[in-house]
Amino acid sequence: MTEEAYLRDYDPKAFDSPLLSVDAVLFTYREGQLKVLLVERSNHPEMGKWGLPGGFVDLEADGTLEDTVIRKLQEKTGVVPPYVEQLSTIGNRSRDKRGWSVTVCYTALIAHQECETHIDTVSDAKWVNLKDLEKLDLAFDHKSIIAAGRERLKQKALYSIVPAYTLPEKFTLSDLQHVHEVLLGKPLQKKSFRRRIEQADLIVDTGEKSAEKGRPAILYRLKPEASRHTFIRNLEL
Amino acid sequence: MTEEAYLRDYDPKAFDSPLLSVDAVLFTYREGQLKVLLVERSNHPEMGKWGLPGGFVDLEADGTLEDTVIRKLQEKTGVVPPYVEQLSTIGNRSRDKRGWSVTVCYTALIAHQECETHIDTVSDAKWVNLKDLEKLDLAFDHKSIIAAGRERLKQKALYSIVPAYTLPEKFTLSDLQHVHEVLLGKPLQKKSFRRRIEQADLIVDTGEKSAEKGRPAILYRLKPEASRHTFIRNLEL
DNA sequence: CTAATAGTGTCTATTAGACATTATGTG
DNA sequence: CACATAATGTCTAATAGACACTATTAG
Repeated sequence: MTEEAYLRDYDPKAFDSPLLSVDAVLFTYREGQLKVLLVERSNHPEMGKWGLPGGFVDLEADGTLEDTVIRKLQEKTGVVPPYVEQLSTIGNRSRDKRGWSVTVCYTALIAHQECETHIDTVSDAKWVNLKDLEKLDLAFDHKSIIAAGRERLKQKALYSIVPAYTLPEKFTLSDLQHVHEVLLGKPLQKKSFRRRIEQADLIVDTGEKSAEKGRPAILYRLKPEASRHTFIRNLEL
Repeated sequence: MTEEAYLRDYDPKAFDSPLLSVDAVLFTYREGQLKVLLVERSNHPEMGKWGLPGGFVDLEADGTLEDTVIRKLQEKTGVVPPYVEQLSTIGNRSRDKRGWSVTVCYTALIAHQECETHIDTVSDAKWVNLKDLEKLDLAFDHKSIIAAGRERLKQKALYSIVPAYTLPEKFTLSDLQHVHEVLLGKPLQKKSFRRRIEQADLIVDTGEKSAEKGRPAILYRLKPEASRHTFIRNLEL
């Protein structure tokens, strides 16, 4: 048989295959707390429970898996997050009552203010502090996916500046240090933290200053290539 | 409708979904060269081309995605590799002529000698030097998946001892350093390399020695937890 | 002035890189 | 002995951590 004949007669439903979905762990930072976006499930299974934003690939609308996750996040937040990264893919027989199921999971980061207004208008999406997650009963294995996303972000805090994407476009070094400290669960030396970022040349002075209590702080902006930089030496745990 | 009723009537083929497969980039090291396992495709599409070992989830036989990839690797090599790690999941409309397709990719490492005999008996699987890959025309996007796996392994060489799994169970520090040097494409300082491994306490002296030309070298074995260790400081690029 | 927070100066202990030296095998 | 490779000793420049200090705003 030629390949042409094979493709002409190919039936994608001839073989049983796992259910395939996409899920996103969207983090943000506000007032000293890391938060994750949860949505209320409006359909079976696990209807009424809260879980991660996500869904199925739309074979017409989506060109890639990343298109799918971005489309889903935009539906819930109104905006496209500035940082999206694949986390891991989980597939097994037991995670979904419908049967063998695979989910391609992503971690995404966004500034709280970016999607504040949109989320405030809907009742089926909300930010939940990571600290408050333990009490909740989430759909499927979403709690462990969030834990994996949080662990990945913690690792990123050790060797990159990626956690900065949880902050507004213009941010202070103090805020950035606080995000890292929350992720790592320990205080960092101000001088060391600033030295490594300055040496890596990852941010630019916007010329503006924050207007808080005490001495105003310089507002910086990430350089476009900042997310790809990895420090030679990690912060210590 | 209750969840029970929903699940009873659930039809997994009601909606169009992408084709889902699993692929593995299996690396080994022999005589100064990194090699990757390729298999010849015996079915359409891309029949006759060489590509990565992989295939479809068997909903009956496989409990998890990792079961699938290990089953496929065992079919081709006769053994289960000591190191298997998820690489990334690639899904888009164009990578497979059959339509929207998703592949969950893994990186795996094994000692060349472990599967030498089995591979020598089959004609549809072979080791290919990474250096010789450029000339070949592989199936689907497998060449770029191999490049991603190689890049991941290079990163691991910078901050972990994971490349040791390309070596036999008992190996010398010189051999390990050579693997790292090939991955990084630059020579390393012997003293520095040994110091960091000794300090991290990742290997044990087997008491045996290698029998090559020159002074015999101590044969070491990896500690079980060695794959999880990350050095605080990376090797420099 | 004080309080509060931002930002800098500087000492020191640690350590990776460099490379010289010693050790242990074979013929 | 020479030769080859393994393994170690040791100097030095670089630097992260620690923390004291100075700077800049508000009131």
